[in-house]
Amino acid sequence: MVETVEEKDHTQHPKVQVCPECGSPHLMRDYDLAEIVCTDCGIVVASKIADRGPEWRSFDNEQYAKRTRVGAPTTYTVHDKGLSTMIDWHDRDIYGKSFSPSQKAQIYRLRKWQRRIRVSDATERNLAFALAEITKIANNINLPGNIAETASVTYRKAVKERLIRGRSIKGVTAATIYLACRQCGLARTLDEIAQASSSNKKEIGRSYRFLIKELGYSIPPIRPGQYATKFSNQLTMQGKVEEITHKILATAKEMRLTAGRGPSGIAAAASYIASVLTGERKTQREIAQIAQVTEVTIRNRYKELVERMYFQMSI
DNA sequence: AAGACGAAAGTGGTTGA
DNA sequence: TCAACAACTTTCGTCTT
Repeated sequence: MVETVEEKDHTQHPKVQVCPECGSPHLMRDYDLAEIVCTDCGIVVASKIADRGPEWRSFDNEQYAKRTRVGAPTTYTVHDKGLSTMIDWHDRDIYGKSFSPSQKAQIYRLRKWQRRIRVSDATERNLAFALAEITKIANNINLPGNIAETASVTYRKAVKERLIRGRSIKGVTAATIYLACRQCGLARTLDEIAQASSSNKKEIGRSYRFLIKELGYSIPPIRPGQYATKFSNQLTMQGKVEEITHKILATAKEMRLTAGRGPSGIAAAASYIASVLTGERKTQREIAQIAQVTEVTIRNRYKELVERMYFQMSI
């Protein structure tokens, strides 16, 4: 008997936790003791944690297929978190034998009721519709899966607090998506969300502000750097340009040139400067189009930045 | 000729009484 | 509810490369 040591996959945990005592990110999960321990200061961050991995081991694909007995992971984007039972449409038992007519009739009735129970009351129907909508919008503009998850969680909260009444479901779903983007530091404008959904900007904005107020969220304004990354990607500029852009932005922030100015305008100006400095020149118009600001704004920011940062420009 | 510059008037949203 | 306000946009004529 050969003992095989299996590595537990700790990368499955998406949240990066830090030690509440010393702030160190070096946390170790000890599944034998069911504890999370900080390797820097030794404090036990959490105890009695649940190991979400399987308790069995497999040595090849066939064994894995045999031993595994769960489906997809639970998700917040489906109204019942993907946990409901489905009765399949084959009129056969587990051995593949066909049912008798009376059994068939019974299964048909069961199936019917299963469907009805699954999306039972008005709240559930609301959720089912809204979460489908969230997924749709997120897919429309290629947002990562965690945005849809975050938005879904927010929507569930909103339903629980009875905040949806009197508001359109579509508007609120779009607002939760926008909120999720802001929470995750993804630079997406209301315009982009509005285009991907079927509600207008005004409505989404109203719902967004309402949600923030009622759910007690505090969302920091988007930093210019977040825009800069997006612009660089859309302009297909080299990494070097983006790097310089961020340097410019960092200096600008230190010199308090960013206060009171629209972050997208500043990011656009910084991108422009960086493109000029590296020789990979883009026109103001190109950047203005992508940044959704006018050339004039880019010029104004650009002027301010260059005037004040004249001495730092020897990059 | 394309792009950059800048003045002046216009626009939409926030703030505070 | 409304006016004041700052940031930003639109427009357009002029300058630069």
